[in-house]
Amino acid sequence: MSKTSSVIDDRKSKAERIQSKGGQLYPTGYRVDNRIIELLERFAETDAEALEKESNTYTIAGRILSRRDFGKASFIHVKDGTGAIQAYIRKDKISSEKFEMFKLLDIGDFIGMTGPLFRTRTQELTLMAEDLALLSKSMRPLPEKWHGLTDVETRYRQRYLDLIMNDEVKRVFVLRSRIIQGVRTFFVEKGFLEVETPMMQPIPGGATARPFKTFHNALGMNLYLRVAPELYLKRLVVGGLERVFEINRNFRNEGISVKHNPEFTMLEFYMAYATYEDLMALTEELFNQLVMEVFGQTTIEYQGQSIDFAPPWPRIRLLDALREMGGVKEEVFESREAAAAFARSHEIGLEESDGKGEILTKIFDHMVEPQLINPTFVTGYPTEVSPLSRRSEEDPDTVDRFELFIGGREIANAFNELNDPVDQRQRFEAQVALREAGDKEAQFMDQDYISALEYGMPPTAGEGIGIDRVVMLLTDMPSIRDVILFPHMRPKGI
RNA sequence: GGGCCGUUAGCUCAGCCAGGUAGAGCAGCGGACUUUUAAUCCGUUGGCCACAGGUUCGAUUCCUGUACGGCCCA
Repeated sequence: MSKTSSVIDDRKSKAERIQSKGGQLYPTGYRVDNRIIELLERFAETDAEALEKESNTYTIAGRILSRRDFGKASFIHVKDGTGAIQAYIRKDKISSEKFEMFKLLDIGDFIGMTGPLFRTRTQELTLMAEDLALLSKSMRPLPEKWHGLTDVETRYRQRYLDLIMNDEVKRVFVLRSRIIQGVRTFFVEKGFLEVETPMMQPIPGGATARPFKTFHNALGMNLYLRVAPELYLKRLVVGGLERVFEINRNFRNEGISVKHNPEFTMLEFYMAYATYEDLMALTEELFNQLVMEVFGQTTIEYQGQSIDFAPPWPRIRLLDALREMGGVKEEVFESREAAAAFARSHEIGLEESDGKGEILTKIFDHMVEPQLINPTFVTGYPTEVSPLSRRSEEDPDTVDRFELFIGGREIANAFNELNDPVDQRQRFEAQVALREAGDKEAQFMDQDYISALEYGMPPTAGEGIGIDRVVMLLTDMPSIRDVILFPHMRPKGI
């Protein structure tokens, strides 16, 4: 922003002129009797003649969005939190003092107005101002009315401008709020208790991810921003809270992309005595309820692709998906080396510490995940990549787990919780070994958590759902930054 | 981390490919106009062309680097 913008200077001088006439730029409160949407709806069907017979006056407040001046009259559009309405200011309908003040107002100013409603020649419902007050002066020009604000960088950095100028943006965030409310209601009605667990953790656990680190001065200790609430929620299950859920932020110290923001909102829930198969049914029910509520039908459109949420959703085992959808030949499964060679031939990045299961999962992410448009449960994950999941009864090298994919993206992850403290300790030890081998995402040993398990945790299934990605799907937004009000950006002087 | 693209007036964009130190629309300012709605008409202000170097007589334009952003890949 330049140091001397003449537009800002113009506004300053107008503000001074208003003050010199005794006007206040930032008065306190205002009694708003009518919200704009209410007037638009109430009088939608009322014709010009009927409005004329009506003697009521209405009081609205909002921001001036546009103005069309004549010598002794002016049309403006005023927008409040609910909608926009036209107002007509005529010199002969208002005190000359107020009319002079009005001439000093700018697009962007907040005003309050009182007067009767009428219809213009083009039948637009319009408020005839009989009284008018400046409620707050705007000192900076808003973006242009016709093209609006399109520069994505400015939209994210100055989200308030985006919200003023782009009604679609507001729709997205209203919908986001409704979706989260819908999720909350769904779980409360199923007897789940909403809880809040630490965001700052001495040992960051519950997910394979790099944490942010911070320091507590008074305690003189390192703390980590959580990468998942999982281990705390399961402690609550140990404590007898058999159905719990939390909707809150997780923090992962990783790259930023259309699918990743360093802080993102996660739903996690745990259900004692349930299995991951029960959670599949619950997940189908949850999504159908959300989609029906938002769209009134089970089919939605996402970025030009049609997605059908009608249950039941297909289930496929990871290796079968690799065979059938990824075109992976049988010999690739036979050894770590074969899997690694296949991965490298497809330019899939591997770490030294990656085992066969990890490599196969990466091949899946690369070759199969983008194909899973309709909701699909993938099961049969390797134990190696699932350090908190219970082993499968049939095959101890895999776990009772599913991931849910929709629109070519991972949306949810669920499994039967590992409640055997001996097995859990061994899994943590394997993670620690990976960490020592250089895997910065590997998990830490959490002795306190093992102690909790040693007291006994009922058989339990748990699931995490990435709320931002769900909102992306249901609002048809291509980037996670479009569903987070203030996405993370590198600082830049404004 | 790598590749490609972008950054010009408050906003939306031209100009750059053959180098001669900037244009439009909207917004603003002044004037006309009491039913307009991208109001209209007349006049007009506004730019360290992201930043720093290089090449050149001369750089918004060509080259290099940096910053920020977007898309793709890791």
